[in-house]
Amino acid sequence: MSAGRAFITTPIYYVNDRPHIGHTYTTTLCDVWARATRLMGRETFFLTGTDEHGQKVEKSAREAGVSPQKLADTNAAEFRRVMDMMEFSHDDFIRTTEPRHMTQVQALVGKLAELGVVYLGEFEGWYDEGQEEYHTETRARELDYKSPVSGRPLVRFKEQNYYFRLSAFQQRLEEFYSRHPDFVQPEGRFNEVKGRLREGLQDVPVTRTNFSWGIPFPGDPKHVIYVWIDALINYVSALGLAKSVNGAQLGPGAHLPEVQDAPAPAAAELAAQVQALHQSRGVLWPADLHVVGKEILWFHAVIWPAMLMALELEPPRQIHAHSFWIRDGQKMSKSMGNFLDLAAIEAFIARYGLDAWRWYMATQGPLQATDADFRAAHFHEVYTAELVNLVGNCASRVGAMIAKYCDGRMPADTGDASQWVTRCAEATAQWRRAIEALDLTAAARAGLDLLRAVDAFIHQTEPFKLAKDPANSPQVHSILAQCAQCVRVAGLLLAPFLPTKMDELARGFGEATPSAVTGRGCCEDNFAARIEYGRIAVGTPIAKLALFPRLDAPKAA
RNA sequence: GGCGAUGUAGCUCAGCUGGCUAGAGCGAGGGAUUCAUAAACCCUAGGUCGGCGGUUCGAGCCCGCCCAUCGCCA
Repeated sequence: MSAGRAFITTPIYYVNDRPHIGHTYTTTLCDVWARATRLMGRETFFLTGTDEHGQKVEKSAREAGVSPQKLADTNAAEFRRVMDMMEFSHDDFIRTTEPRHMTQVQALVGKLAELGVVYLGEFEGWYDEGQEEYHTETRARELDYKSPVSGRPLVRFKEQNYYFRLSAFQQRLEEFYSRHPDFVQPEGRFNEVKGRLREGLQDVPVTRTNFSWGIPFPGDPKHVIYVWIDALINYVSALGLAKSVNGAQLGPGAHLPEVQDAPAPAAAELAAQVQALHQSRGVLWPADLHVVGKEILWFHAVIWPAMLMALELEPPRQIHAHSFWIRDGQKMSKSMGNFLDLAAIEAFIARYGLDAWRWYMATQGPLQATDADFRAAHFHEVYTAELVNLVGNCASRVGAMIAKYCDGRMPADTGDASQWVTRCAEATAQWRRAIEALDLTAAARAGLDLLRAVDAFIHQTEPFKLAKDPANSPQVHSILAQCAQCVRVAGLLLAPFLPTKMDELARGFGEATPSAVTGRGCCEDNFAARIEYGRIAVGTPIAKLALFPRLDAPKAA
């Protein structure tokens, strides 16, 4: 990880889908990383948004009897609502139907055409309408000419399309990969990509002509830019990066008159808007991290870097491809009716709280190469074992003893706290390394282990027994002071996961200001000092908190 | 079909280049205790380390075959 400003992205979500656990999972991972990175003092830009073009959207809109733009507006608003409900700290929400995005897509694709990296060619093959994916003749035969997902027949196509000369980038990609051994995480996924790369690359179509809901190809508007290319560009269009590409010409930034609902902004206004984005955000490129699901790794790890190389922009620093949630041991699917949809998610949040939901997502999810099982009983166990019994209880017992033996005020430590100074510094170092590697489970563990150490310390020193003799008062005070200092530090480490509850803890343990990590667009200006052991001043009121209520186990399914 | 993984206590997984009676967390059962949200703490798992065969003084860890599950295949 580099110093300076940080940039993390989710994929942009396809508006033809309803929001579900997959969307909230990916976004939660990014949100935890963004909050932790802000806490560490890096100004962090966290981008998410919606992908709104393509045949599927056009078709759904037709069926619903509305314009594609109207459908996109409605569904994008739903995604935004969910993002707000989840209290994500994203700094921008980009939509691919926004003129600021479209004009840059046209500029960049136009530049690729000018460079000859995008060319007009004949396409012959098979198309999966459900997935909006093309298959070669060979592949189609393997699939028995049926969609591997929906099982519906593939559609034969022969048409003129614009192609991206992906085949020309094989060697550059291989070199890039060898120079960046951590480019794709987890490692197993990178190996899959490399293996596939060795089999050779074929050029990929970047336009379609059999529908119109997309961004017109510059100079040849009967072609519409393929939705994947359109979508990938969001990562740089949000930064106004078309301005950085020499010779890229901003396009009209709107749909052609026959499909457009709203008048396009004046060209000058659009140019100014892009210029402003470029000025404030241009330096954010390359992104530190694109977090994606494993199903779209190829686009991010191969096609996207190749496009960027063609434009002489740097590839992102890292792609992290997580796996999927399954439910009760079974794949989630619409046909099974076991999808964890928004209603189910809201039910968990209503019962356990938003922080607990985030905790389960971030610490128990399929961040590595294997899928993770979502079970209500497991959720409850994790909630009880980690949040109620450990985090909540530890804060509670320390607060209670300070209330009882120290009049609710931070006692003086006349003992030797050096072991805790070291312990806290180690926990912080461990946490930092884990966050930087997006190992959220390990980052959380760093905070939890510190609290476990506090519990063990209380067990070992028995301040509640010592307190029976007033002569032991200095010793009791020292023990409790040390506990409180550690609890505060652990709370900060856990804050990116549990922003609301840890804010409550921080304020209960003497932090004057709410935690910076809860806000977007800002960052902690002195992390080293803030995370240091011993920041609670003697005499500070310490609260006895009940952070996570104990709940009855859910009825067995 | 091609390439690559995985299969260890009820669950999730550690087990480095083969070597003492195979481990952790969670769950479950029991105990003791009270500062605390009946929490923290202590004790309790006799699990054919997927199966079979082989190499070795010795294999969960090496080799072969088989079974099962999974990932990637523009």
